[in-house]
Amino acid sequence: MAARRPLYQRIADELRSEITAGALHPGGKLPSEGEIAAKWETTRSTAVAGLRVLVHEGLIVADRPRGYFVRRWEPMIYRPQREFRKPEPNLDIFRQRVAEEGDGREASQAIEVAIVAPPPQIRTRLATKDGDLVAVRRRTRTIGDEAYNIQDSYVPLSIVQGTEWMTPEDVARGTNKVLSELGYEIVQILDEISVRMPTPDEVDRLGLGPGTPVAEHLATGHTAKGDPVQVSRNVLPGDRHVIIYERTRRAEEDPK
Amino acid sequence: MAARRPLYQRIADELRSEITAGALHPGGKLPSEGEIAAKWETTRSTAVAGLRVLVHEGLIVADRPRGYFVRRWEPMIYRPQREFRKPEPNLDIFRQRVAEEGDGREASQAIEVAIVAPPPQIRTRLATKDGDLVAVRRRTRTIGDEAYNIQDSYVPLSIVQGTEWMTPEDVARGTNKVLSELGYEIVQILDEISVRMPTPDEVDRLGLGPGTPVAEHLATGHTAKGDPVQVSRNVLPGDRHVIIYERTRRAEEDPK
DNA sequence: AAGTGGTCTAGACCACGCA
DNA sequence: GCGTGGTCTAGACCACTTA
Repeated sequence: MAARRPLYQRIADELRSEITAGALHPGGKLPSEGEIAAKWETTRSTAVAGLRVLVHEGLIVADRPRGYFVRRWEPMIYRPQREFRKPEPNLDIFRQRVAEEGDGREASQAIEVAIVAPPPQIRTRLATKDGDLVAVRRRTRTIGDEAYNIQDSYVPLSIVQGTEWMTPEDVARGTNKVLSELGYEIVQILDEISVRMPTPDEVDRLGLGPGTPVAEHLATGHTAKGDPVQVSRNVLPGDRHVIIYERTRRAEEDPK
Repeated sequence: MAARRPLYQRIADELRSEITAGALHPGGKLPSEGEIAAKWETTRSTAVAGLRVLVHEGLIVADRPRGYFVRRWEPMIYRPQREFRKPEPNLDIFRQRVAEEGDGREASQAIEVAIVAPPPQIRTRLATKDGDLVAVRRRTRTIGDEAYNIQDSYVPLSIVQGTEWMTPEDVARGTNKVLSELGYEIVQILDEISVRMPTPDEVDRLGLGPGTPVAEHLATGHTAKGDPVQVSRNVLPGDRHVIIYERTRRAEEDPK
């Protein structure tokens, strides 16, 4: 029976249904821990346990010492395929905010360039030899005063050493153009998107609260010959991004 | 100082670094709550708090009453673009397991068909009129005895009422073929991928543990004229999927 | 039977932002 | 200064699985 369900979960259930039913709106304030404890005739610890469930579901945030509030999710559009740039009728469903452009608040990025031994994830994809070093261009993108995402691009050091690619500033014509000029034009890209909880380091750099998962987008760029040139590792907080692709259907296997 | 860091977080930090450094391997057993409490000269409650941090980071699982164990993540390939089906050299980096095919264990799916009022998310994308009903084909895909993902496809009732699309069984030639025969061939698809924590219902249906985020993939299919025909809502647990796209680069705006 | 994690109580002291 | 959430203690009883 439902009576067997632990008290803290029943507390979470009730608050959750108030949120999903719309009785509590995004931004709205929840009762305090003390009030909840009193209402359910239990201790604060148990009330805290119930609230913690919702925090980890990403439904509420604790804004100390003001209280708990229903969380807002306001994702912006993130498009790996930037060929399609003009507004698309299909996208009317979104507020047309684009993660790389912002929405009036000033967008900026901090750039940092380093030479490192590639992490295994990168090494495999660049197919570099054991011991080979790679150059990495680390960008943290910010809109207003909020960090939006992280993009770290890795290229074998042998390709870009001493070139403009390694300038820790904006490169007006784009870094891919630079690679192109160096004889490594990227013509095909493999995107891999996985979903996980952030590392403590990412929580720090992006200012993430609990209950905020991230997408990790690895884009591996290849030349016409099929050689990997660059791997970009993008970390996208779930509360701030929707990833968009458009594609045409050909000879697709259908769901049955 | 680090001494200002709460005890339970320092406990989590130490265990986490043992895991990420590889001293504790996937599948490995952690000390029990009691042992941790003793080692740090605190109570079990505080040890539990530390362990809970790692559980919600997706790093460990509690397997009662055996203990806590380092979690395994074994994602399979999920490809919205199924045109590219043959093995690709670029994908050598993965074990070649495909989410729709399984890896030797028997794959199956439970199908259920219903007529419902569309949820707002769906209604907007199908552009149906207020009050219009839609048909939904709900699939839960299973490999071995583990649920893998959920795919719910929505189509305006006016299009598929009384047709084979509504059969709650596999349709050998594919449901998109059926739509095609009805005069609604899907030629363009908009994919939207967002990342969030699962709802309690999804936790149930997919057997998810805490610390497991999901990707929600909405695929909206359009006819040549640009009218939306079908919306598929796929829910993909992060510990069991990597989403793959391949694309060619044309006139792309470059990162700077 | 023993040991594990799951839940719960009844307190306590603290840091912080706001009125 | 007050109320908030953040942390912590020192216990308790329970259900479950394995030996």
